[in-house]
Amino acid sequence: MNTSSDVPIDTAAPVLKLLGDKTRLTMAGLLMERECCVCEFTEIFDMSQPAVSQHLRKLRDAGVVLETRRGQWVFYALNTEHKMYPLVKSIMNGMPSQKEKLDELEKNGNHVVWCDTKR
Amino acid sequence: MNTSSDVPIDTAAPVLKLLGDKTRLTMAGLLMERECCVCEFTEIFDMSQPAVSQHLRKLRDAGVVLETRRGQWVFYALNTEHKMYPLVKSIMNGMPSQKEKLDELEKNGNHVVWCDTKR
DNA sequence: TTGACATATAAGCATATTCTTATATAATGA
DNA sequence: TCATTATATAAGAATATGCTTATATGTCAA
Repeated sequence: MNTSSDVPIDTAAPVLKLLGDKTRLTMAGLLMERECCVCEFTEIFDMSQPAVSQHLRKLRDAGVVLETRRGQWVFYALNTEHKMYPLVKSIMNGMPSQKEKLDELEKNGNHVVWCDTKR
Repeated sequence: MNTSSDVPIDTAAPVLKLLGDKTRLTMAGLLMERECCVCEFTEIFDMSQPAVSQHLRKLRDAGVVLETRRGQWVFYALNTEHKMYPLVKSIMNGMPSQKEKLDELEKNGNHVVWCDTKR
């Protein structure tokens, strides 16, 4: 049976492929907790900064995440308006929480909080 | 929060990658309806028989599907006992039904039914 | 304006993926 | 046993992927 919330195979497959990479799947898990700064990703993942950037770009190009610049930092968040968000969410709901990784960062004082002092 | 049904990122990512291919995602959709004979897949997909066989092998190697030989035919079914089955099911539940493709085959008399006349 | 920091892009390389064609294996039935 | 049908495996080619290093761009603050 089809329902109005169904999404074509052709649309879903590329999203699944994106999440089929361990790094990007973990990124999605982190973004389920809260939006994250690129610098947090580069802390967490054992790879070069460009590699992190390229993974984020793929997620962004697919519309799965949204990018926001705040000062010299760029934050990424899950795009909850995206047509594939329900799929992403249902997948991530079965995954272990990545909160500990973020707690670890914050414990080490690496949590970027941006305050617009010019406002 | 983690729950006992959570599955590690390392385990889930390869399954998502498998389903991230349009052909294999459609195969999974077909198998959500019923078990299928290899010959049905070769009818449905516009690719060579070896290509179909190779996709099925990947799904089988990952444990996502089970293979059963019946006479000269080989049938594949979703492995409902596999630890990743809940994930697979939750993904497929959001996908459009592939039942029409199977109905089409059966209408054309291409549905293989195996009866063990030697029994 | 300049230096430092954060991030993105470019280019190149190694490996993975997904086809194809050719061939091997397995089961059936004359 | 032999031909036929169903499926799997092997080998090779084209393309995709994911990393690296080098460099460019954007922002801030002195």
